[in-house]
Amino acid sequence: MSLMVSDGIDRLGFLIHDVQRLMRKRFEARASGLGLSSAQWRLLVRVAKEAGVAQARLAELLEIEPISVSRLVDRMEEGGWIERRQDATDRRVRMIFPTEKANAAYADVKSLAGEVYEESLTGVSAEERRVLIRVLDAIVQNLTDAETSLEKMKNTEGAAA
Amino acid sequence: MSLMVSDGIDRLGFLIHDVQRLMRKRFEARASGLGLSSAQWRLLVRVAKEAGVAQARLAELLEIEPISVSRLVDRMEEGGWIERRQDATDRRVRMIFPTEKANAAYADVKSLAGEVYEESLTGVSAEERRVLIRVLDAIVQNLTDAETSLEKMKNTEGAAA
DNA sequence: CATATATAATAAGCGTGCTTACTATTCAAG
DNA sequence: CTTGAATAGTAAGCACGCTTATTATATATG
Repeated sequence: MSLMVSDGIDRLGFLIHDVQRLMRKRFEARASGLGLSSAQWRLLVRVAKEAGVAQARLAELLEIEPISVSRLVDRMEEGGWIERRQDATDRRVRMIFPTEKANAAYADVKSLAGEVYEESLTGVSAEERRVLIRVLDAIVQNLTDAETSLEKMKNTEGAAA
Repeated sequence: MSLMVSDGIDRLGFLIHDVQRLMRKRFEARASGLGLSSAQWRLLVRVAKEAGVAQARLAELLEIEPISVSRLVDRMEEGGWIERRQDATDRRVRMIFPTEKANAAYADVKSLAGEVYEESLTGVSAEERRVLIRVLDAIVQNLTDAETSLEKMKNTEGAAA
């Protein structure tokens, strides 16, 4: 056991952090001409797939807090990427729509993201890529399950009896 | 080609982002009792290995900007984790030392990080773990090389002739 | 020595996440 | 209908990253 000095797992957190930062920087360097940050791009992908989505639903989808969506949407509205509209039946709700500018940029930025992924994975085999995606999905599952387990117990307590 | 709908690579950026965020949240939830954030923990690891390191060197090691180190060190000094000392021979330099409090917490937080990694990798085989680390290292290489290539050219231009 | 350049650290201000607290609105219960 | 809880969105203020600019010090060059 003590001989298993360096399987590298002890660097997992640092590695993930570095990869995330480098990929974000690379993406933003390429997309900077457009004025879209990676956070804004993530939101735009959701809105493109589900035009008219409410901010609260966006917060769920993006797994960030509603207040973070609120300010992100502020800046994206200023940037002309999205549009807030009132919901006719619930005046609390702001529905989010992509603008023409956003729709026009969508394909471009998507292929740009693909380029960053390919650049990242230079020299990585198809099999290794499959393992990578599978393991990252597993990590998300593991951490999401455990994170929400207490909350789920609270929400369903007494209801399952 | 058009049948290769879902190898998942198109989600790579989103996946990495999610994994980084979830692991950081999990770590900080566990370490919150100590008052150490994950950024502070990263810095502390470096300082523990290299007591007396200058801030500028820390910025290189952590691959963040000197100003980011400056403010991180501000908060960590307030928190009693590290100490700034003058360099006797160069009055521009601030040498960073871990405090006793930091040394005492080091082993605890290290094993805590290990727990988060194991939790993340539940159900992931040893072989998959090896591939994961290998591929993440490769991505860092790919993006670091390309990122600095222009800079390197600039720094060495005319010197290699 | 004097001047120019380079380096170490910091200041100011921004983006994106957070927590906590608030307003406006809707819905459920009496 | 009225009261109270839940929900949608926002405000304020913090952490941590960034860019750009400034100060202090060191070093190289005329």
